[in-house]
Amino acid sequence: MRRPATLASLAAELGVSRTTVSNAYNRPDQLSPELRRRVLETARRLGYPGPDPVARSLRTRKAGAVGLLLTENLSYAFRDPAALGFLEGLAMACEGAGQGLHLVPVNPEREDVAAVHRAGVDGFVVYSVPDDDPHLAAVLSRPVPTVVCDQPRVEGVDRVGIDDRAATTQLAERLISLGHRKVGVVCMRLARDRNDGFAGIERQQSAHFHVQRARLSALADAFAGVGVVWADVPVVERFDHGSAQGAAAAAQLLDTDPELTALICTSDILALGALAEARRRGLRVPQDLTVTGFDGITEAVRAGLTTIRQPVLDKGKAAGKLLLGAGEHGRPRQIILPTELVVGSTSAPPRTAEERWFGP
Amino acid sequence: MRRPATLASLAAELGVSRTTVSNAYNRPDQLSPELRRRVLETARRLGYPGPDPVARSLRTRKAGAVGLLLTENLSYAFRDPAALGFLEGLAMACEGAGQGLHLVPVNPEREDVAAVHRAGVDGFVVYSVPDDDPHLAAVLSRPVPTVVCDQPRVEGVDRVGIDDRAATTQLAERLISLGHRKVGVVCMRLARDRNDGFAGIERQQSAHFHVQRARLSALADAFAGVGVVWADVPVVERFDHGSAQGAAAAAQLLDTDPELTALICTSDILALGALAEARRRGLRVPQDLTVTGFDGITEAVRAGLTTIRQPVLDKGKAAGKLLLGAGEHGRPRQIILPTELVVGSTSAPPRTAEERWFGP
DNA sequence: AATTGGTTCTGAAACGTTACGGTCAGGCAA
DNA sequence: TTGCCTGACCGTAACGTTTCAGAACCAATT
Repeated sequence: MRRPATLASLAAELGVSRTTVSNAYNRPDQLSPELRRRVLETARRLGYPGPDPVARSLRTRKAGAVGLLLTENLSYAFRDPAALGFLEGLAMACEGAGQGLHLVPVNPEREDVAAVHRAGVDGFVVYSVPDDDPHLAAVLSRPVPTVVCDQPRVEGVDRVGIDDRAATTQLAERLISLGHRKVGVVCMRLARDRNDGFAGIERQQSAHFHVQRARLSALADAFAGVGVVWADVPVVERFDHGSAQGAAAAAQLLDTDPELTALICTSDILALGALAEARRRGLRVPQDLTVTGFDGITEAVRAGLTTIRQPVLDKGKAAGKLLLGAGEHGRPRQIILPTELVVGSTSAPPRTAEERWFGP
Repeated sequence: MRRPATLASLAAELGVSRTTVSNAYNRPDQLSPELRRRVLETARRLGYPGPDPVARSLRTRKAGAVGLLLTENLSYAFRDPAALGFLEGLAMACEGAGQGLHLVPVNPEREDVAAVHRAGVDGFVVYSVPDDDPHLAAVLSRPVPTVVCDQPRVEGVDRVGIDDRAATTQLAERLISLGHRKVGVVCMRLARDRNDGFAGIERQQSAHFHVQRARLSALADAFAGVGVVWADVPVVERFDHGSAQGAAAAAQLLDTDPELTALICTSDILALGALAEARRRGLRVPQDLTVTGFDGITEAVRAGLTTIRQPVLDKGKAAGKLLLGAGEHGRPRQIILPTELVVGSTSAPPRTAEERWFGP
């Protein structure tokens, strides 16, 4: 008896059918308590650990798990509060449904899609991935339901997100009404290739991260509406996402154009870095410089940042619910969650030219 | 052709053996480029999504994923920076090895162990689970390697952790040398049953969370060494882990015994709450009250907390490495990572009685 | 002509389970 | 007695893949 015990060997030992042993574990009402007791006892004696989960999955066509794809370096997901909130919400939804959450390993460097094909899951959630990512393509090629959150834009796939354009427009209008006309933008990566520096209009418009694209284009339209030539507005991109990057990007903007009165950042993390850089330069916020963010993470709100709050936890929950409640529901569904402008203490009217020279 | 295509149907369509189709995907060098091209093309035409991951797992006896068990409410893992650091480290290790990370869904209320049996994984990491948890028992009953981190104490199982006793002793000696003799303790949950309040010696010693047990007993021994009767030292326990709980526990201690000169908390999160409570009461830290933590999370270190720093990220990495590099290595291995006493600005000698009455 | 060596492909045997459609004995009412 | 129902169990057929030992073929060497 070297080989590990299986359901079949257990059945043989007991002189019953495999079905009966299976029932002992899965449908106790299908056999007499006495026999069930004997089965379980013999199992213990033979060291049978219970039905093999993989074999069960093969037969039932259910893996009991949801795959999560995020192409970013994993550190990103665990360090960015917004991503973390999403992850938590998704995890809660899975937990509530008794489903596991399978984090798909992705090596951002190599385009190795094998892990996507190897994942034994009943569906995928895709978050923060560029439209043209090969991993995304691999997910879509798998015959399981998929829900996309925020980032990848995919025709005909269930989706949860926010209205980035409307939210950004609201923020832009706020700044415009305050009187800002000379603004600079700090944004996250726009495509899969690294570009730490200025991003021209061309690049902005062809961004493969459509959330960034939507926010930039909303800004462009809003400011164009008051006569600002968007092509002249400096937009700085950072590939990695952290406050250090935000600070560096802010420095780059302020070095290039000291006349800027507002720095619009497409995430709170970047904005917090920009705030730090302003402080380092002795610029008072908001008197000398207005800074805004996006996301509404706790740390930023606590710091008084003017930003857009989005319900990250709910996004995760909604994604989970959409995926797990995926019956036959005709056309793809879409859930757009509400956002809210949070006016903090980092935005104010720009100083006039006089004030710039002679103090407040 | 209603049924979805399988490897077999594809082989039949092509008039080749299943082996050949399998090789087309897994061992391209085993067949001519021309045939491979034909296989892949036909696959595309028939909508064959590539080898089924579950069937493959059944055959190869490899799931390509590591299970992570934490019995706590999932929010805990995503909100506690220490747990998060561990999670990140583990995720990095998995990612590096191309393994998925399967978060096992656990309903802390119901003792439903089924999810553990259903998880298709090659091994388990168990973190922050009481010794007597049924989920832990379920994991151990599965015939896969297991690594335990910190929390559960299990004979004969690979383990990574820190020397809680030594670290706590170091901290205690620091407080003792500063002159503290009237101390109170705030600790995390000691067992599976909820007890938000004082924990007597009995309960301390029989704690099912051995990390807490070790820290408490180290404190007891150290203070006993200078004549403090540990039975008289108030120890307050909190089931949930958050700074609000830390604050409430601190309040409970200070209400009961205003003479206390130091609050020793077994986690930074609790300590941050204790600091907030002290502030609320107008107690100056460290002049009026010394507060210490444990973990060395960024937020606490930034706040100047005196604490023990432990390498949470490395713990996760080590757990992953141990599990994934699990060959035949005789007896169970153990990795004990180093800790470091971080002396911050929240600890100082206690005020003398005179100072208490007449000010510094 | 026989041998060797290499490539390319095949057939059959697992891998361990659950779903489905039964059988069979016993009880119960008509 | 007959017919019907119910509880308890069984046999077979998947589920879709990989693995392993070889067969068939061809070219190059002895």
